[in-house]
Amino acid sequence: MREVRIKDTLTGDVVTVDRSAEVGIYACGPTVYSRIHIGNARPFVVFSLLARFLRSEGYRAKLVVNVTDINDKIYVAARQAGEESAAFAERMTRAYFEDTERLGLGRPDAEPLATETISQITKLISDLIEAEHAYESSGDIYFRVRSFAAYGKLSNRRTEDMDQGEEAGSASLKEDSLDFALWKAHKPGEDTFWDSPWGAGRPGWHIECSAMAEAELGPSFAIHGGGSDLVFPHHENEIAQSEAAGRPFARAWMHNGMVETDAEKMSKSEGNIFQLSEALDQYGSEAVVAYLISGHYRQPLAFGPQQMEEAVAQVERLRNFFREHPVRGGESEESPSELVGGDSGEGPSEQQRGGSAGPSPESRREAFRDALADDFNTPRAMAEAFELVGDANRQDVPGPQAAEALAEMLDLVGLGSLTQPDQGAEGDDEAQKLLEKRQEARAAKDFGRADEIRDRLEELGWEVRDSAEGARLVPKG
RNA sequence: GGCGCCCUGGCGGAGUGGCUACGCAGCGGCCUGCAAAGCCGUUUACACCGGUUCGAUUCCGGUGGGCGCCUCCA
Repeated sequence: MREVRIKDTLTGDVVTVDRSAEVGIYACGPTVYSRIHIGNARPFVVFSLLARFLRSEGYRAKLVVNVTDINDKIYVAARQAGEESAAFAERMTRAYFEDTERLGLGRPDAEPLATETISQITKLISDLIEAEHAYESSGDIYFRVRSFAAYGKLSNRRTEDMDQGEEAGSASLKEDSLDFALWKAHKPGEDTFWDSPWGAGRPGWHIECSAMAEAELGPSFAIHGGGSDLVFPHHENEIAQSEAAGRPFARAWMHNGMVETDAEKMSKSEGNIFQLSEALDQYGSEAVVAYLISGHYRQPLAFGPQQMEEAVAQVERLRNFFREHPVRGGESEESPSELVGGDSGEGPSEQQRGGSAGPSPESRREAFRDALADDFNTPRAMAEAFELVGDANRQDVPGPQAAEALAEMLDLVGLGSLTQPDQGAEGDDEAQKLLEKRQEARAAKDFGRADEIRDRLEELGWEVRDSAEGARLVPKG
């Protein structure tokens, strides 16, 4: 039952999460005009894990991650794909669900679609018009920015300083160049649109989040999250729309840093993207998650093959630990790791080995949770996890206790699957037989034969690891 | 130009006014029939210049460099 603190972008202060009420978290999800990339996955992972951690500390958390499936770019991309925009958006939304599902973190509690929130959107716009914070102009509806005195408070800008760079010559429908669209009148060629009190059209970019957040979490909620590139104008405009309509909005803001390649933000427009699905194929879900939590969420995170391979190596180190110290988990009740040959039954048992030269596994686990409670410091938390692995590997602490503590830690950050490595390793009868034969050859000091068998096993995809207690098969990475 | 962030060892990446982050990679060693796994050791890390301080990588000021947003963007 820790006090969880986060840094609030709005005030710049570290604030305590209120545990007396439901912790509503709204995180901006993707605009589905293409498959998502690694950078898009960062907020999904960060906020999913934050909600998981809060729950484990006794908070009631509700995580909402929306899908923006109405957008100019969707029309364009659909046209290029030769598809109707609604069908295209649906296809991309499905792909987004599939891609994020593979991360193995479960689903957010709610995943609203903009297209399913139209009535709440038009209601909100009507209220803004009534309050004279918005106006109609040739079928478009605009938000009257200067009518909302607090405009700029999130991104720390003053309306006086804002760039007035409206394209000269274009006859604007706006009263003021700072104003932004809440509703856009239907244009020829746009094949998805809705009826509204102001005629056919579609919502502008920011309004859907104001509407979805309120629909799922009510008018005032604990945390609004998203990428740091959304601070302005997207989140600033969300605040304006909701608060001008008399609805209190998010009480705190969290922004994750960008994933970058060569010190440049990964973005679809830069063309330096690496798709999430590709990363999952190539490196596995655990490595992708491990990578995304390898840096503090607020900082930028370097991306590249080397970083991903490091994540693979980290994850392998954790798996190796659980190969030596199996824990029960999930539905599997049998021992997940089986040794062949060796002096089984002899030698010190897990419980007997291990002194107490280092901090206890329990204190490591507490330090891990402390790090997460301190503005969700995942890298500091993971350092504790690796310290514990080291403690246990050199037998400074009892293995079973370490395994239990480490399993809890990894579960918290979505890496629980590492505690059950090599599922089905015993299912390969041919490999098991070969392994026994090799052990016989080794016992007879026929190392030529033993190595032949090892090569054969390698061809079958198995790596042989010998130890004093026997030999083990591990899937080749 | 405005607002904000950053500059840590070969790489990634935490953190702190004085005590080994952690991971990866390299090198040497231990263990092993060999290997893998694991363990041990290892390459004077905190951009630069001032200031505060008994002491600064950590606080303050300046210089240089990089990034994000100000237009679509997680």
